[in-house]
Amino acid sequence: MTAWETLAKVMFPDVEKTPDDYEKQYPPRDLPEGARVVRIAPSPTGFLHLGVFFTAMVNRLTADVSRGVFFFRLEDTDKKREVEGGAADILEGMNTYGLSIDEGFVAPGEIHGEYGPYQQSKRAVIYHTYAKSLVEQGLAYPCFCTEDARAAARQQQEAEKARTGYYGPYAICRNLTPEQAIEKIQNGEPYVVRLRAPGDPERRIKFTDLIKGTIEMPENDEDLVLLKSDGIPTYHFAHAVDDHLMRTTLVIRGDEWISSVPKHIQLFSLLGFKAPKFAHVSPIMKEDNGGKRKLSKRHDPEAAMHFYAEQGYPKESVLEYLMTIANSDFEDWRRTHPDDDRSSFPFNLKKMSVSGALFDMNKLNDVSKNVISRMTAEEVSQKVLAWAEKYDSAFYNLLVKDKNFTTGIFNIDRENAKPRKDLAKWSDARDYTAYFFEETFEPTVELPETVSSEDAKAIINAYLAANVPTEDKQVWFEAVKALCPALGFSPDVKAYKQNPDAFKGHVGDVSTVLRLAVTGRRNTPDLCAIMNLLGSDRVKARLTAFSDSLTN
RNA sequence: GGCCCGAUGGUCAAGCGGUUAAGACACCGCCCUUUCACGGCGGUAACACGGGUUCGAUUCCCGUUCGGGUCACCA
Repeated sequence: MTAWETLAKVMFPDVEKTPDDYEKQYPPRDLPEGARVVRIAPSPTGFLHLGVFFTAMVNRLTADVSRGVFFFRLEDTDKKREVEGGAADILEGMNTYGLSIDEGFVAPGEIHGEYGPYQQSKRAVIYHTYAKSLVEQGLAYPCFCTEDARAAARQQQEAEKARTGYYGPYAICRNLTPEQAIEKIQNGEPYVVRLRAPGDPERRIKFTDLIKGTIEMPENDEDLVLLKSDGIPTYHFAHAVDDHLMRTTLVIRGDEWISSVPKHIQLFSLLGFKAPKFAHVSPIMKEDNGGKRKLSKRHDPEAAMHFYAEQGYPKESVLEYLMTIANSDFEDWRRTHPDDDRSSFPFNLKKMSVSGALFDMNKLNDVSKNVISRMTAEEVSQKVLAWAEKYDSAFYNLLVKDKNFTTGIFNIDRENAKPRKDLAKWSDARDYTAYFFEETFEPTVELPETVSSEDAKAIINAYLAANVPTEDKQVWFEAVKALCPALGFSPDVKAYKQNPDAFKGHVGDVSTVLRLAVTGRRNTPDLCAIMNLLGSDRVKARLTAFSDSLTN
């Protein structure tokens, strides 16, 4: 037994298996040619972040176009930052947005697959087995430097204008003999396990990123920490072991990882693993007075997937918008395939942007208006109701009193060939529907400048007297026109424009007075339909009230 | 500061040695129109800068500037 093997035994007395055992336990997957095995591996440190969701979506898409596998692994190795219920929130978010997961955690508390455990906190023995093997080969060693010592060393490096890190002459514990190390361990000194990095920073490593292209970086010579003093692995080590054993073929992750790739490739190689391919996704940015920065979990509400649900953006809208960020030609494709399922879009990693896109709320709204405009009144009504029930109970109580009435509101101008697009999110419906309910109707007494109070009263009286039916828009409007001559208004706008002096105004002014009286607004969808929905009693009451208020 | 990556209108972006430099969002105008919306038509607005290479650079190379990422016992 070599000295290193002895040291390994002292460090990992409980490890019984060998890497070979795990190789056999998790054999290569039997997948068709070209199928990619991808994964999302979030840490449960809070609510589901837009960036994580976006990356997950890109993974899903990549698995789909290659007919591969997309799995979910929980990276719960940082107990300090872990948030209660974080994992469930992430999974629930994925589920509600219809992002299906093939393997690993597929829903809160639901785990499938043969390559588990899919939770790093349950894989300690596996990591230790590989760490032990590294120590046996002299490729890893225990490091007894304290955090204070490390901080002091870093300060000194900074003062010397040297590169910071644990490497070369700064890697003190690297020179400990196995015997010295054993002695310290037996004295109860705490330690971490570090990689004996063989890299030469003068040499360069080249790799191809599926999104960013060919990248060249110095080799890694930093003796990075593999196992923390509590025996839990760092991201780097867990990533190499897990993605190898889970047979990941393509790692798609945020591009904050790109500078660690030399470390990762080195680790894969030292462990005797074939490195996966990499694709680094650019972050979604936000404008911050003049500058750009990553969407921040702490400062930007729109960074949380919850935000979109609270605002009432349909899931479809968020998904469609994210697709345009992923592959910008998605918009063109959507225009030519308005009814196709998103999954038939030819997604390609190569079409992804190399630099981060600014989140564009205008664009989201536009996308969402289009999404909603394609829905039926039934659908809109049901979704607004569901949203209000959760986020606005006062509004919900109004809507739920008469669901047919509510659906009727959203049906106005919706069955046209050119449906309205005034709703971008369900919370917009609050204002959009306000004048349909007595509780939220806000009367106005402001007339257009061109119409006098007397004329307005005359218009309302004439309309009331005529008892105009509201079932048919054409009939209704003809009847309103017929009122015009006696009131001194032109029934025809063109005739009025040709000879404005001959009239007090035109039919548009007449309908504006009626619109104001009935809705309190100058801009509304089809007035006839509104009146029809409101019913003649309420219309009469509002007209009369409006007329009365004009006397004062 | 070291190491990486990037730079086309306000935003997202096509482009890949020769183009009137697409398109979408936003904005503005006109048309349609009982208002609004929808729709149609049109408009404002861009290749960061300096050197090369080339007959010719937005496109290729170098530098500068600017922006972003990263340099933990966090992921």
